[in-house]
Amino acid sequence: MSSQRQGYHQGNLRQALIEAGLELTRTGGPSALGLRDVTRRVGVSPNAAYRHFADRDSLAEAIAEQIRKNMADRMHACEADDARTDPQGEPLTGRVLLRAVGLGYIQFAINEPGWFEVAFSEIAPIDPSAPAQDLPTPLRLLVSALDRATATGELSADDRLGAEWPCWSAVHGFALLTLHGPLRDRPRKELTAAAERTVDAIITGVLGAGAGH
Amino acid sequence: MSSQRQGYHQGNLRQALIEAGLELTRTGGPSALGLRDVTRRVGVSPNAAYRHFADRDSLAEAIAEQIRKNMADRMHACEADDARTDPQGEPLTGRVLLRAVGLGYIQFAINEPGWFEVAFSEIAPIDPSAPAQDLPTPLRLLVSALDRATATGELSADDRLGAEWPCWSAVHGFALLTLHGPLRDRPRKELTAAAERTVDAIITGVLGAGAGH
DNA sequence: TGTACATCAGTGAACGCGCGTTCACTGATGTAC
DNA sequence: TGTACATCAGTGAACGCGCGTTCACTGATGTAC
Repeated sequence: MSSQRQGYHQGNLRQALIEAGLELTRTGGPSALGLRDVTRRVGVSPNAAYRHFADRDSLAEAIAEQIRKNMADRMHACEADDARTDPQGEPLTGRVLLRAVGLGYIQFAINEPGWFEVAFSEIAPIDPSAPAQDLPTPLRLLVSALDRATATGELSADDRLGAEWPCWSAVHGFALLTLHGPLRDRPRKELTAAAERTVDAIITGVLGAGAGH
Repeated sequence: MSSQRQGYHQGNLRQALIEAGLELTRTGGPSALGLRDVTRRVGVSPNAAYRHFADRDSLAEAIAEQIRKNMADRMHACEADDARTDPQGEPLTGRVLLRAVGLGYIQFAINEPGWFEVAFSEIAPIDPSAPAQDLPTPLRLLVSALDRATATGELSADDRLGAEWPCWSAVHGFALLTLHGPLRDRPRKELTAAAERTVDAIITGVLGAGAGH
């Protein structure tokens, strides 16, 4: 824009490609992530992408990473809302935090199905006890909610280990059932109710475990 | 075989194509479901498939349906095993049944990732209160386990409604996290432990709901 | 301030590939008389 | 038991398509002297 050069990016093509990928996947999901699609959208020849990405997969992964960041930001904003409606500045309980994170995850999936699918259709193996900056950002929120539950005594130190998996499983599964599963096309209200029930159930099950079996 | 006719099926080509699809998807997942792949495997020309299926999607759906049936059979067999180890011929509790169904679902996903993905990567909207024969077969097992829990008083009639979703969400999510998610490539033992915890947590949460929030 | 030249970010045309699908066909099967 | 004929299940060749990637290139940018 500033320099009137048409169809010629310099330096910012990388970012422009990522942004085009965001726009395309928002409505088109993972299958809209073709290298030709993305470059076409930017108005540049297909092979121009090879200046900035090794191949199609690198481009796709960069876009997925950006989506995960955006998702975590939105989830974090929801959490902040909850904090604001909290009676006084008291620290939130683990349960409240977990609820916010879980519902935020599901809401994002429902509001942005295309993005959600790109973000999580393929995701590298993870060790949740790794340093926070190495974790995909949405997972970081879950980890810190669970940590809070341990701090307040809602969750014992023993049960803390591996508590990520039941929580993540429930919300991830729910999200997928609503996206291309049996809950597709259900009225929003029904979905919200089912989502709340699912989130509450898994939190109760994880926090109130104790003897378990 | 019986009639020595080479490369020429009559009447049973439909079934042969479905079986070829099962073999291909077992290791290759949904992307192995090409119409040309399947016909190639049977040793027949690509368009021979059009005698038996309207298009590629019909063929794919027929194969997915067959997989779901096989899956339910296997899950049912696991359940029967549990019944055999039951102290005496007493009827199983809802909790025990739910556990068997949940773990069976996850086990199938881990043992047969390709099939699992085909079976559930795309699945039509469902009303779980529809007549049983209209439900995908794995869901039928869940429905009857929940019904048992209501019969034994483990689950109130009020809470019975929509109880399918939290349960299915948890096991479905767990399955996907192990297939192409962060739990990929973890040792079998760790997976089993995490699966049991997830299943137990969601059952506790669903059965012990009551006041809920 | 001006010129020469290396570097870099893009273009344009083409590659091979495999897909789902369509066309006109052929050869085997089953039925009527 | 034999012949004529409709039906049906397959073949073989070709269609258009869009993909990711590679090639040789060109024109703009920045630096040295």
